[in-house]
Amino acid sequence: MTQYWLMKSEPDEYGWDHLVAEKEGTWDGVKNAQASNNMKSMKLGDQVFFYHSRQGLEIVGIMEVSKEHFPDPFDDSGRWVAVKVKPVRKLNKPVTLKDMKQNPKLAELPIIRQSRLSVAAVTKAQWDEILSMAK
DNA sequence: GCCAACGTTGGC
DNA sequence: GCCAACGTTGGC
Repeated sequence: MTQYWLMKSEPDEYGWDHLVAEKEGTWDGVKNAQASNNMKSMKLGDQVFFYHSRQGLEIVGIMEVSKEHFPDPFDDSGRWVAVKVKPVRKLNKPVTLKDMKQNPKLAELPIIRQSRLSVAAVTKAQWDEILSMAK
């Protein structure tokens, strides 16, 4: 069963365009227990929203897990993991945080409830609702 | 650029 | 093992 996720990055550091240029990106540098556990739960083919934080504040595209968790290559402690992702498609229209906050169906969305969590699970219902807003 | 929210660290 | 101090994240 496909699972749905949302991951955020500052476009200055690593944005949607970087991922598209690379064709496949390594999602590393996540040093938070909750986020890390989420990454460990990711399966090949899971669908992931790419959210731009700080600048943009919007979901810009969809990516897909192309490699399940492995030790973060830039982490010496061995505690943290990375995954690989591939871009699937850009949304027709970005879905902004403002839009999502105004939608009562998305009140439980992790980025609204706990804005600092960088890797979070999204339910199928939330996923579909966000997609319907991207038109 | 500011600051609230949250996580982590370190002295006791 | 508690909790105050500190650092980081991310919306505003």
